[in-house]
Amino acid sequence: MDKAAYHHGDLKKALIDNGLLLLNKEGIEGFSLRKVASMCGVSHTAPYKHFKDKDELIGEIIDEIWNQFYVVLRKAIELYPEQPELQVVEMGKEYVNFMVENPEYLKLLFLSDSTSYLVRIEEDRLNAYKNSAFKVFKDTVENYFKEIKLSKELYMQKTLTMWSMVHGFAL
Amino acid sequence: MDKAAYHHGDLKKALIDNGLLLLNKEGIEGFSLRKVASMCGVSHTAPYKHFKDKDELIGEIIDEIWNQFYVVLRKAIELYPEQPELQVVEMGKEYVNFMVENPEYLKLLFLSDSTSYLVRIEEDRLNAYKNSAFKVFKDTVENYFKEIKLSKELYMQKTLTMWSMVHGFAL
DNA sequence: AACAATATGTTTACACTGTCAACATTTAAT
DNA sequence: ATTAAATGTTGACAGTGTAAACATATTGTT
Repeated sequence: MDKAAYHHGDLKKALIDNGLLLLNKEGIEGFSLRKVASMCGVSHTAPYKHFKDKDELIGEIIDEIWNQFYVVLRKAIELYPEQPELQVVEMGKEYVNFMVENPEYLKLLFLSDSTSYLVRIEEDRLNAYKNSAFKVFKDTVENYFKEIKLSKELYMQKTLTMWSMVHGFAL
Repeated sequence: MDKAAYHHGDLKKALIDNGLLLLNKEGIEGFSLRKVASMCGVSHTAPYKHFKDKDELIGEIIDEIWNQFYVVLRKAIELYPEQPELQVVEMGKEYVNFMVENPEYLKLLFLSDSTSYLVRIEEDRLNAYKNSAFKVFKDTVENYFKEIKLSKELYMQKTLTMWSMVHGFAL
């Protein structure tokens, strides 16, 4: 197979990378397929050989953002191994930080459900990302609760509460 | 003055009303000045006599939504006069309800800061709306805390926490 | 009542957008 | 080497926001 290196090199990847740049620079309001194509030095319809439509490209760009978000959360945890309390604090900080530094991302990530105009990312894939990010959060918080000996049946409830709280603050 | 009843009747109001309808029916992705103008039975540039651009119209539509949101919160409070605890619960329910029933609204209200592409509502006016909605929330929660004899210096902190939490849940 | 100023609405035009169809060319498969 | 598939280009179309020039209705002033 080896999808890379045809005419362009790897246009699909180039479109995602430049799309991310454009999204960062102009926000979604300034985002256009034609601009991204131009940034890649190809004609304005070239993207259609790699993406069904504009939404599909944006969907894959959002995948990329989810990955970066996940990495940030993991990094916070690995910074304080075996110290659940510090992990929780650090993760909250990084979470808010990530959202404050990338306000465009916030909009994309948390408004990208199936009814959103922003994207029609497949539900399964989206949920996988949400879950993996949420899981990092949940595991860490649960771990902390365990350390401070919180009753088990309150784990999930408190975890969800904290997630909502931190997210609310970030917003 | 009496801005009403020129050629059309009151085009400005008609644009806002029909704009709200269109927003509800097609979401912001389907929203266009030309459609709204057509719904009002006027030419596609007529709106420019009442609004500087598309964003300004959307801004005023958002004003309308903020009003409705405010009304919902007040209603919850007036349902249980002198019963702070029930007020808090009811308000939380109505808050989440409002957002769940009007997912389009959620996007519009809480992403409409000055950097958003959705709207460039004047900061002051926007803050006034946010504050009045938040104030209803805050007063009620504080009132509840007072009843349960929570120390005063924790009012603001806990109130903000609850706001974030409820909002996080709604999202 | 007559006229000027202003508010409101229309027509036309332009650049930009997403997307489709037809065509061209490069790479892979046989 | 020939065919099939993958990739890219050109050209077209309808829909968009918005500006300019024009037309008409309403209001204000004398």
